[in-house]
Amino acid sequence: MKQTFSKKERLVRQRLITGLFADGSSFHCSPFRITWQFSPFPIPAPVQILISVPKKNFHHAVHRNLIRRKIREAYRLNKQQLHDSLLGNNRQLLFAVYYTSKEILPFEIIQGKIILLLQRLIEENEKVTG
RNA sequence: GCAACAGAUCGUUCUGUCGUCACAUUCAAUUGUGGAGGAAAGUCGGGACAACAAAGAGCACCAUGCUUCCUAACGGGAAGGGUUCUGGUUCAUUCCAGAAUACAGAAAGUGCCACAGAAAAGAACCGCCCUGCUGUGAUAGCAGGGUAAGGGUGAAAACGCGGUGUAAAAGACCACGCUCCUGCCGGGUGAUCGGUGGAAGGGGUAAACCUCAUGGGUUGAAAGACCAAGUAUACCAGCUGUUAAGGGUAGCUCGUCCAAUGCUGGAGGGUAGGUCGCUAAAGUUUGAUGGUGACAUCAAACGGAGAUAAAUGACAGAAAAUUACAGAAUCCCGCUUAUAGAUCUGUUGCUUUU
RNA sequence: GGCCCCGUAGCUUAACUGAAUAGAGCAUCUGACUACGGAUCAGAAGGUUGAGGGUUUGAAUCCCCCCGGGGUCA
Repeated sequence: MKQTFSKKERLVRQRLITGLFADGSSFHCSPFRITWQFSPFPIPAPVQILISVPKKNFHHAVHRNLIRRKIREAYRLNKQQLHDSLLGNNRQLLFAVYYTSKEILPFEIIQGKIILLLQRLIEENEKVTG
């Protein structure tokens, strides 16, 4: 079981990002808003993820860094099932995680919510397949 | 000893698992080493560095404003002087200590000074005094003049206090004192201090306009250099054409540069990408020397963040312990602001002992 | 990374060339009118002028420094 989070798994290309926010579908999962899309172009990893914490809610860079690191850590530890599901259908996914809460939540809660939303993405994948 | 306040210094460490950025290593997997701060923050000053087919001169504009020094430079810092305030002390702003200080010029000029008050800056409303006229037993009334001694005001009232003087008064004059301009002597590099003489009498406000002195070219790493891909038409050179308007040069004037359009040739903008700029620095620590000090010089040692949607995290354990303010983006020097806890220093209060 | 602007009653704003009770409209409350409500009329309350310091006799206004909000530059 791989728990790495290298640069290949991060959403970096500006063309893909603008395409994602223009055409992707989205849902809300308590402190997060998710925008996702099956990749129209081949990418080097099964999933590419973009994490965003708005400056409007957190003025200090330290707090933004802290939240982003917690989200990234939670995703890194729990991503394997989503990867397996996508590899099974030979499909690639782009998604953006947008933190909407105005408070800094502890790691356990963030991890629970991340697991929930990954389950939902797996369901979406299975639905399209089925 | 405890508590509160203020200032200064330090401002978590180690182990394991998983992961991350850079570099080295390897064909690769891997492995190894290193990886945020005292403020990285605010962007308030000052530089380094870079560009600008010249960035020049005058005015305007902006900033600064006791002196000497430090520094690459500064609106920063050090030492000193003046002024003000506080505390103690003394016959006495006398002396000492601490704190604050945008601290050049108000005798170059202009403006403003609400309410109150006669009057807020070329003061006669009341009062006081003199003269003339009218009138009375007397007080008085009117007209002309002198006068800042007195008048409930106000933040501030025309140098203070005492005397001389006068019809009544007045720095009108005198002694003492204050302030200001200035000559001389002495101390100090100087601000300025002490002494002595001359001339003068002044309301406040320059963080109102202003005057004087000094400084300032403009724009900022989104600066800028290079590489590959690549095409509208900016740009350059030559020729043709126009002849004085116009445009650039931060605002105005001078000065200076450019020159419609067309043709020929060269060649490039936007966009997305890569390399450099990019970290060795006016560097840090220790010691010696010089200096009251900021700091400077010399010697030795150290000198391992460098990303580009952007790296330090998560979990568990241990150290008494759950932990402050807070995250590099070209780099420095300051200033300002935020800071749990620990240590030190000072002030105040309480308690105990002598 | 750089630059610029703005904070006044619950809301929208005056007063920004210093002058003492910071003015107005909407909203709120009380009373009148009405059988009741609305509209209308009369009255009242509501401001540490974002915070702190300074200049001045006097600061919303001038100066310094923080806090908050907004805009702009590829």
